[in-house]
Amino acid sequence: MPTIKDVAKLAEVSVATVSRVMNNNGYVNQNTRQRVEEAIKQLNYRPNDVARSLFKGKSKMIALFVPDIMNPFFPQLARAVEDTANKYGYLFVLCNTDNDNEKEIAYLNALLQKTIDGIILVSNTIQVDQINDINVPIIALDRKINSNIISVTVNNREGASQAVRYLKETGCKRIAHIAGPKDVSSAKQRLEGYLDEVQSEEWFTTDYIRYGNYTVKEAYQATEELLSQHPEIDGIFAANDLMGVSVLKAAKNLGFDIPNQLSVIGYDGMELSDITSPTLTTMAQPIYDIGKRAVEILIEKIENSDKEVESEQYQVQLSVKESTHERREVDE
Amino acid sequence: MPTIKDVAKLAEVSVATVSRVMNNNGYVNQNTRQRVEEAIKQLNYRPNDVARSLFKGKSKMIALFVPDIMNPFFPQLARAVEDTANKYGYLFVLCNTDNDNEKEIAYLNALLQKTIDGIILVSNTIQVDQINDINVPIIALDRKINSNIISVTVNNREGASQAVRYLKETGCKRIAHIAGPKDVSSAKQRLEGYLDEVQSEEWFTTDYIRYGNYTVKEAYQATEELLSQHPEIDGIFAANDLMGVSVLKAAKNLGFDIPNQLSVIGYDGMELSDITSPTLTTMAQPIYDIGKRAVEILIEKIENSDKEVESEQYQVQLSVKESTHERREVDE
DNA sequence: CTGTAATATGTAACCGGTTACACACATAAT
DNA sequence: ATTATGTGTGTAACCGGTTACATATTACAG
Repeated sequence: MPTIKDVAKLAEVSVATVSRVMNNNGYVNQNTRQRVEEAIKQLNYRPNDVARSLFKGKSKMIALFVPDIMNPFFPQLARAVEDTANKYGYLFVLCNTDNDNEKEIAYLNALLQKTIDGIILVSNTIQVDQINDINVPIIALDRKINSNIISVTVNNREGASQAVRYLKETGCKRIAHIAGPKDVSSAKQRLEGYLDEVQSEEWFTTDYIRYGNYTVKEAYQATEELLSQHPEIDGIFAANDLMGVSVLKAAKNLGFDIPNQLSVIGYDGMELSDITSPTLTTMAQPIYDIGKRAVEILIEKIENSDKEVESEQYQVQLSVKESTHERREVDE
Repeated sequence: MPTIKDVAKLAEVSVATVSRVMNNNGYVNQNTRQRVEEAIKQLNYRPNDVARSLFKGKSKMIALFVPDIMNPFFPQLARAVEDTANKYGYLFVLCNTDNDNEKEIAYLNALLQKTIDGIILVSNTIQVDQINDINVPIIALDRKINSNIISVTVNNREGASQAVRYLKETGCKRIAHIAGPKDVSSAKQRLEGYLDEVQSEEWFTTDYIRYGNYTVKEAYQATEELLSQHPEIDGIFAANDLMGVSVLKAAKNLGFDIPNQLSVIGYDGMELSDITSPTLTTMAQPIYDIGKRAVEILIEKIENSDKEVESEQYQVQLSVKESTHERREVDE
């Protein structure tokens, strides 16, 4: 690998001049510039980013913490972050934390040693005091951490309410909820949104709430139990698509006819919801958009640290597919 | 952030001694070592990896190139690579290439400027001469690039043959294939494996081969056309699970009874194959294992560049689920 | 008691860039 | 003619580590 010295020698100038040419910085004579550019081309020279980083104290790298990229919600988010980071000249580092605080801290330290420029966190396990004293910009994505940490999220509560309202509109009279983990804010908010719509209904009972913990397996079991004990249920709102798919499957295996006898709606708007049969009606989150936006805000903070940026919240959108429909025939 | 100088000052030694303590390198008096360690602790000092990298010419980072992390095959692979990289003290960089050679080259250059220590490529678009002169260890994963580049793959051809043999064993008499892209080696090999088993059958016609290009949508269409034109087909081997799921869906929509009338087998062994109904029988690849192994080999090459390492090939394993079964009643 | 090896530590060069500063020269303003 | 300003370039310090080399002291063998 040629260094800046090699270029300087070939172009018969000092390294400072080469640096000026590369960075379009300070005065350089037109002839000199040409000589340097030719030398750069001739040697196929590329500046060493490590040396640059050392001097600047910036690495042009940002990291994304996610619980587990194998959860199909995160690839899209990761993709958005990577694309956007690249667009601004940043390298993207993916960190799977498994919701394990120790792993988070280990990553945090490793990244700080590499002078990472900024971090995007999808976390419900990080402690506020663990990131408060860090002088690297941090943004919470998908899940809020606390009010001091800027976040980009979607309005889960409202989205959940919308989902339940839609089920009502299509004629559902007994709507249950397969909830996510109790310690994940998005899951809590979706549960709240559900409750907002059903709590005052005379048919409502807390027994209509079952925990699937955002997993395929647990949601399947939860649904089996729910529907065996409550065959009167005619609508289920699953807190994410992964569980929605399980609901579909469990219900079908119990002989329920979807959507004629039972409507199912998920949450997230993942591709997954298109490959089942029937396809799964869902509340689509602007996943790519929030990932992209988080990076934009983060980079704004990185490159313009005095500028005050603010948290943003996005809306979900109803995406009607085959697992729900207008059910005129059930009119009581 | 404290530097090595701050530690040296506090411990009343030179920076060289601090460095020796940190790296367990050279002679250090027991008392001195203690003083230094206390100073490190007191200042919560962490060495700057950038400075280290600059001197050593190594970054302790490895990259993984994949076409698109949103394709559900890759998260597991990425996870394996990340876990294993971490285990050996390397940071993991994920690069989505979209099978776009320009993106690959752009990433390659960016990474070389960051003195990346090694690269794992899942690619069918990279040109051999584009990586031949690079003096950074490179390993091909999942797809071979050429015989000079060490690779970790699975035996796709044999796995495909096994899949077709299994369909035969369960009684299928007319077996079709939904193939992957013509320019992807794994897809080509799976097609070959299919042909190995059916080419000499008197019922075989090339019209039983349709291209789904590893995508949900195209596989759906291909299956619809195939089954409409050839209702006699009683077994379909899809070149990956993503397409297998589409086959399932298209066949069901056409009124085929699976598995009684039509058996379907996929390839990959993704979680996806468990959430459909019926669940999808598949040839499970040791995805995590090959990802892990690729990193191990790569790191061996990085840390011990003279050692000769060799390509490795793994076997797939039949994972029987609900989309196939012994069909005694169809005995002719 | 002397020579050699092991222990202990500091100084400074080095990795490959960036940039403050000095200096030279040309041009424009007074 | 003198001074201020703009242009062009090189020298060297700096970023924060690592390590070759020099030097000093101690331990031990002959």
